[in-house]
Amino acid sequence: MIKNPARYLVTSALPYANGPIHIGHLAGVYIPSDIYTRFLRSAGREVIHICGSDEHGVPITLKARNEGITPQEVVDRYHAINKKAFEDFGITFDIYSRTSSEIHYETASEFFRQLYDKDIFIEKSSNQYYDEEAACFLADRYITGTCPHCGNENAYGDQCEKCGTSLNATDLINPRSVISGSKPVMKETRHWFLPLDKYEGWLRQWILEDHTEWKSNVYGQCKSWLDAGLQPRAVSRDLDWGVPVPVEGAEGKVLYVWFDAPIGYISATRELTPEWEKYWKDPETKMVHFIGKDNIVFHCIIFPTMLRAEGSYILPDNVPANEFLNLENDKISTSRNWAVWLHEYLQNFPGQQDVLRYTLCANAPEAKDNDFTWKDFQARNNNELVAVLGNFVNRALVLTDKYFNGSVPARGATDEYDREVLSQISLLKEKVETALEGYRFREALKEAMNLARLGNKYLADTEPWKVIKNDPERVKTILNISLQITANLAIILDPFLPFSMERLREGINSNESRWSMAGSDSLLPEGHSINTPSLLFRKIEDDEIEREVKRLLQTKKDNEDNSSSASPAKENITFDDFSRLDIRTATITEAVKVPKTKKLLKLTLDTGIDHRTVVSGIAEYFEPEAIVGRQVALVINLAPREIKGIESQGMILMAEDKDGKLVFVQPSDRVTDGSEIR
RNA sequence: GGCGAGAUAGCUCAGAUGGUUAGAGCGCAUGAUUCAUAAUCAUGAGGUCCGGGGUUCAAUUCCCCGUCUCGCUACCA
Repeated sequence: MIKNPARYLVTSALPYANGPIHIGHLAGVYIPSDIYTRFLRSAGREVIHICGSDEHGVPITLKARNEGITPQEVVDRYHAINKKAFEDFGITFDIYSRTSSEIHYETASEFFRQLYDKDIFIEKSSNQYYDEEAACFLADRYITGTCPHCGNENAYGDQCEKCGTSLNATDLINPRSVISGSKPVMKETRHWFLPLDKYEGWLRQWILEDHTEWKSNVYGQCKSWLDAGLQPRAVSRDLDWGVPVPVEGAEGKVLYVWFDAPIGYISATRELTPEWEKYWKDPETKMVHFIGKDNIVFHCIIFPTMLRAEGSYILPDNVPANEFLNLENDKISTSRNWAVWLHEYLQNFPGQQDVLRYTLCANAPEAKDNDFTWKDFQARNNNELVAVLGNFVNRALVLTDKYFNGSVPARGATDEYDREVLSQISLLKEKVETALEGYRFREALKEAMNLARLGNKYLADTEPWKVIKNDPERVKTILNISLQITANLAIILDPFLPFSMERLREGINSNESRWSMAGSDSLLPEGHSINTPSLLFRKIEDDEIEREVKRLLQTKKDNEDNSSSASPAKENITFDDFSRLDIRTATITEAVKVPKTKKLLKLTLDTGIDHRTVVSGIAEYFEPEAIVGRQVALVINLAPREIKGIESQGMILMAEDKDGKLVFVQPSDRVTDGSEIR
């Protein structure tokens, strides 16, 4: 861990430009990184905060294809939306760049070239599907065909969306190119690989020995990867959307998105400043990557290996990855529209960015997945922001307004309690600071709020509204101290609640937000005039929350309706095709779990003809004991297949709903085993 | 199945290197108060620290075995 770095380089995960940003992104990555950088800036440290859109990769090309537009149009759209969303929420990047920019192409090419020239990569050839009409290699996603498992004729080369099986393109029966519809042919293609395995020893030392201070989820995940052993990883693919591989004879190949994306941090820095190298190459720079847990392996293992292989770059000092945020007890999902989108939030709660910032920080998934509920959001706002913070500030200002015409009264003689309270200010400041430096943002926010609690308590204890009647001099001191607390809040809470604290500073007529000034007991001089107070936060009423909850319930309902819409019918077959299938009733006589699997049961069935063994992927839904004796429908003339070393002789018919839940298809009355089903 | 992370008051979470009555915020109850957005302040109730073993004079904290949740991974004819 670097002590007293000369400067900081803070990066926030590049959001993938195929969708808008939601509260999960904000809570996991951008709120913490923004608080961190705002704090560093306020503390006068040299810091830059880098982010941008990650715009390459297959999903974007598919989205473009589906919508009949170009990939560039897709990324232009989301780049604009997300850039604005970040600005609206006060996420202060020094630059929000994008990986489709010219400077990124240049940077990524150079980086690749450096490693290439140093002979870091392994070159390997393999056979892949090639579309002769379109004259290009086909990524797995660009091939459809019949799923060898479920017979779905529109399975993708990487996965069958019907049965959920992950596939290799070569598994597909009757493969077709998505681009031209033609039948692809196998053709040799060459790719470059980053030999991660060669860096294993170095990585073990660097992470497991030198960075034991990393968060347990991060450290554990890295250890898991390292213990499992690393494999060389392809850095190029056959695709036309991305950074071309800058090597002769590599036409039609681009850098794999995982290789190209983190370099986006570097190119964005280059775009920002000609002095980019001092941020990336001076060991006095402290680099910190803010990411979500899905990105740990890239930022802790792969990117550092790239940087190390190149040789002239520094490595991250820490990678404070957060866990995931759930929404109302359910996983956030873009495709299921189960999310609170940033632009929607601002429509419903205009001007209330800080409320969301506060809630998401106070409830950030730092150590484990966490749940966002609207009810909690309302409670945090009403019971904490309004009742504790807004209320204290308002009390201090209103009293000053009322008793001293809005002019900061002189602080006279202080008693022991006054001095105790004043000393608490700098104590709390230090606690906030320590927590922030350790990436403990929830704790930092809590301590910062304790300053407002201190203020409330101070007022309750000193009761200036009573004292004013017979000792106005004493009230001057009390309010002076209350106002010093207020002015300190405007600094200490600024990284967390920038919009509100800006307004608070307007209220107290101050523009002091330097962290070094926090802790001072004399931020506001005697006679300094403050403005007529306005409220910092407003209560959020039940009906506003109900509105949001209703919207989510509607989403849930819509999803159910959608899921009830059945998938389209397959192509017609002849009666002969059908009669080739031999489906019979059969009774399960034995059922045991296949060892070392999660889904597989080994079943023995009485088919009326014989007793046979079938392996079936239903263990997640059925206990072995519970299904013995059950009569089922069985395809008995399916070619046998070995699964986990067991020969499976047939297939039990199951109905599967959209969520993957399985139920048996069985005769409504018991019939003789071996009865034909047709 | 393997690996990683987590399981602590009604809710959301803290609990270095094991040590007297296990903490905080919110919620709840009671009292005080009225400057303040019915806000604040004080006090209190509430916990077999997931279960079971073990090490130890002593375990929420260490070890082993389970259970459940989340992620990665294998498997789903």
